[in-house]
Amino acid sequence: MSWSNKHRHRPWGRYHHGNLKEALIKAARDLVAEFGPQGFSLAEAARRAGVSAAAPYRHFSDRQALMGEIARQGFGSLAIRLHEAWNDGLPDPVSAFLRMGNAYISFAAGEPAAYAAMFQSGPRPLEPPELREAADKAFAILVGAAGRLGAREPDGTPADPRRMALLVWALAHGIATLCGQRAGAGLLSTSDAQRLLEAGAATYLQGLQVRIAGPARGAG
Amino acid sequence: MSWSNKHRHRPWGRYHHGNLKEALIKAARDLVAEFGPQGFSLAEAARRAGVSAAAPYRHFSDRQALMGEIARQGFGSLAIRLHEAWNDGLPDPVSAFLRMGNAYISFAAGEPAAYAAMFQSGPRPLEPPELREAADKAFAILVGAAGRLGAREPDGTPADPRRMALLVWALAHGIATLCGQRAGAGLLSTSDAQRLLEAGAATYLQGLQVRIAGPARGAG
DNA sequence: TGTACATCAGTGAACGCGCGTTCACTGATGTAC
DNA sequence: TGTACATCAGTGAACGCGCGTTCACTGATGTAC
Repeated sequence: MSWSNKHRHRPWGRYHHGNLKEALIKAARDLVAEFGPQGFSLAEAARRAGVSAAAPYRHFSDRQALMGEIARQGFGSLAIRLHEAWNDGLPDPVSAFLRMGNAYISFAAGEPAAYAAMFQSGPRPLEPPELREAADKAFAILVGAAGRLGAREPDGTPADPRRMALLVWALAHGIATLCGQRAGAGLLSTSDAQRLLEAGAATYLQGLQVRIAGPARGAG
Repeated sequence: MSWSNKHRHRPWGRYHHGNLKEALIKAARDLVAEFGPQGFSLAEAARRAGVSAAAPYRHFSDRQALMGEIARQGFGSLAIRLHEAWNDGLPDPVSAFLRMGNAYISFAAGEPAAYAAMFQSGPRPLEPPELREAADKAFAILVGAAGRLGAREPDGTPADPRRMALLVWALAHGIATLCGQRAGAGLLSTSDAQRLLEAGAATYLQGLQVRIAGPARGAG
């Protein structure tokens, strides 16, 4: 052991935590997942990280900043998941698009704290520009995908990808929140929610004259 | 004046408030509308009702109970609004159905506190049975309406009204929350949100082989 | 390799705050006689 | 109509609590020489 035993009760047994910022974020995420967005406190997060109540202020200007960071990371990892699910629209844009829906639901269910931080429009929603930017980036992935579906209005003109993306995002968000992003507390299981979203999105696309192949057909 | 001047500083100038329960509910609603669900406190609500901090306990067992009552009333008035908007499916079921969407959005925008209380799945979501009952009642109106649209799956079988209602509710909820139920804070105006929902719902119904008449056609 | 020192990430005690809730109480109301 | 009394809806003081945040501090780290 290269450090004094006197401090063994602290994580890693060191005076300097070494990774406190991430540890605090993780603790805060756990708290929100356990007790909901209002159940989170800086003090308790510090306690869980094995650190004094004042320590967090070395890494975050205040309580808001921590929540903001969780949300920012959340949008980032949501964007990654959507991007991966989209997978360049393979094997075909429609099934890839629907796959993004599944990814969205599983993100909401699997990262309830990040999800809550992202969307609990508290005092100031998406205030820091980086937050807005991260959200826009995730949204842009959806828009790009929507643009490749060949969707058309009843009059034959191409459908607006931004509108499609917004609508599908809203539907996914509605299902995720209505059906409970908190594990177990929801009315529907994660896979039920995924099926519901997939069926709804498929039906929506059918309304935009998009041909749906595979098992999703006829389930909306 | 039939009461002593000594108490004129209190509402109605009476020792007995006379309508404290409703006054507290109103104060709480105002607080939530102003500061969000977490910005509400029993103490402040009492203060606004011009009453001591202990007074609320004559009418509510605890803080939760007040929030629950707001939510219950919220579901009740949402049900009324949906029922009125549906108006027995006149002049035709489809336009009546879309009218319910408008009613939903305007409820969410106009009663942000009730809406937040209804859906902020806090510690215990819809725990008291009366809450659940009120919510189910509102939902049943949607289901009944959905059943009268003549919607069909691609294979020709009738679409499940419960699923349709759930999907449309989720879409409405998603738009309402994503676009910000808090007045002015949202990304979209109330009427923008209404248009978005109307277009989305219409397209969804088109995907279920429902014929859309009127201006809603071709806007999804 | 050893030492001096600047920098940094922690400590722990303290602050003021508002909250939810309880308690014994008291002022007003309305009913019985 | 007048009086006694039960009931009820308030009061206000007090409690313990945990929180966010600040402050002067100190232990560890790493760099310059």
